[in-house]
Amino acid sequence: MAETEKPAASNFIRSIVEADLAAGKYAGRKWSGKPGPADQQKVGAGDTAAIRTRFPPEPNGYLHFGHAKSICLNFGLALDYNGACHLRFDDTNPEKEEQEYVDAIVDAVHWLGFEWGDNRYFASDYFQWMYDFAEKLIEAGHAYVDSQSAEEMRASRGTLTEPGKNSPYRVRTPAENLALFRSMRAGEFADGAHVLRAKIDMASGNINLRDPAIYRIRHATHHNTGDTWCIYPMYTYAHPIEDALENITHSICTLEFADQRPFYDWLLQRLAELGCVNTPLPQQIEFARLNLTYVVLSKRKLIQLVEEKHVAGWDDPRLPTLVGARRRGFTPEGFRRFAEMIGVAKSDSLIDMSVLEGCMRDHLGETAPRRVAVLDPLRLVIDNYPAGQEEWCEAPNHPQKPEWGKRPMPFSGELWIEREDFMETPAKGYFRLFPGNSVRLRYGYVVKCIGADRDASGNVVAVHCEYMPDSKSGTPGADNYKVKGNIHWVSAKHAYAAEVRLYDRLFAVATPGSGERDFLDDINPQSMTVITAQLEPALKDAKAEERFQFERHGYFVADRVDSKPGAPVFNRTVTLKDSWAAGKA
RNA sequence: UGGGGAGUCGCCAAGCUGGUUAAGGCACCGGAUUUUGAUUCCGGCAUGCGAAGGUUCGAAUCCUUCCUCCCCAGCCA
Repeated sequence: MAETEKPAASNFIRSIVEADLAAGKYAGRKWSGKPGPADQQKVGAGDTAAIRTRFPPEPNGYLHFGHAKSICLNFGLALDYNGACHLRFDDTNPEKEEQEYVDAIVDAVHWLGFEWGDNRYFASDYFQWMYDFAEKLIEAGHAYVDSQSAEEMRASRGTLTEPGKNSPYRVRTPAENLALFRSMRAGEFADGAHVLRAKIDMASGNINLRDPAIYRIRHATHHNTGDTWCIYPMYTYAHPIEDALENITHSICTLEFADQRPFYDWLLQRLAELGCVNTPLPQQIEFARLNLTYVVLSKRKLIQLVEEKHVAGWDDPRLPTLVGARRRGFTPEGFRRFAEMIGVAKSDSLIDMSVLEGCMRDHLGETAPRRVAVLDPLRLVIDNYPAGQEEWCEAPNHPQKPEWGKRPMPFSGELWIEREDFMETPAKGYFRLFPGNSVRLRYGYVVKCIGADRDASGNVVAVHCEYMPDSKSGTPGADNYKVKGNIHWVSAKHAYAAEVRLYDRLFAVATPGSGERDFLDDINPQSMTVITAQLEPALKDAKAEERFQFERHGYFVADRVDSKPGAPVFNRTVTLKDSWAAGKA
């Protein structure tokens, strides 16, 4: 459908990809069908993927909204340019990574709607190649074993404005280095005794080029490789190699890695010279990470919120994790819309949470069936309705989609209406129920308010109305009644009383923890309100994770954890836009 | 004070090999439709591109100087 296809938003990464494609930069490169070094790739067939990108999470935490941007970017590029996107677990640090997280990451990326086919990889599967390459680097004089302590290394690294000093061990011969490195690998040393360093330039203005450490000794059990290794490669060294082994063309990461790029290129060029990796080499491209108001997106802070029990767990609907969003009722389509809307660039930006919420509203508005729910019930009595009488009203499932049909709703002389739909003394511009005013009970009758009952302390406990028997929606002449107000209701006798969680933003301020404040002090004490609402009976059969619009309120989802068959509980995903409330504020 | 990145409408963001009335989206403000104060629909919304100079017939785009913000000194990623 070329005519309905919107041109993809332009951004600098797409420009690079398009230029590379036009120049044939990656044309003709070989691919054996799986990751591997140069000798394996060069006997493979031509790579059928025009480009290869990758999403490379470290399995040490749950994915959050920031990852969603990266996932949409990387998988989206592969989809749009006839390429492939790999899901790769960057598990080079055995002390932090766990299987629990890899499972959760797989689920989250799938949930967002992306597929990687056979391209699911682990950095740890490449440990042997990385080791072999390290020996090659040592033999070529590009790396050496340093036996300084961590403190000594830090002291000799220099500062931002002063150059570093060469390590006394920098002059070791390739043969000495190789022997030491093999002893490291053989487990002959304690953690921290030695480290393998790239030999570049201790005086570089870029601190990442001052002989970065590329291998450290860690006697630790790895979630994937167990105890087969006691030395592990650093991200700096491992990541470029992972990209090269996987034939990645565009290695997209966030801005803070830009300083790392010279090393990325240096390493891969050395390795290409030594015949280790396939060419052409991948290129690293950086973009600005997502910043969102009213949430925190740092792993450290998210862990703290969970561990200190400020939220109920990683899937708490208030958390900006993908599992949390799913429970909250956010949709994958909404996230993809959001990613498209905010674009990709290199300037730091701060996106307002309302933009994400708006994307969810848009998608839910199109796809969620309508239902009726009274969240703050007030009894309404129709004085002139025949005692004991019941009847059915018909309500459309979607106002713009008649093909979705209608559902019956029971009507009777005693209803629940929303407390805020009645005012004894109406505010200016208020056109709902107040003494003497008429409104339409949505999909039912027009009623006129004739008074209200109060309890001993003066609270309104019931509203009294008279109904117009010839005003029923859908019957001839119903439209003769012109009323401005239109309120929702549920028959008291037939209603399903359910637990509903009204979620609001987790933080009360736009940028939690800014300045000198502790971000925990900015937590919104009203981020969750649990109520018992009166729902139309049809809602009793809602399945876990079914989403609805509760008319005039917002979008709600049957909680996927706490709902029981025949007894769903609902989470509020996001409210409807409310220009009346907004005007009053 | 070293190295890297960025500053275009309230929020994002095109444009940046000089020549257009400075795209588009979101938000916002009007107005129309509406049995959701929702949706939808129409219309409005930067004499201005961090600042100041300069080059040019012509500059957001080129040059100079300056200002502001972000990242880097883990044997984390």
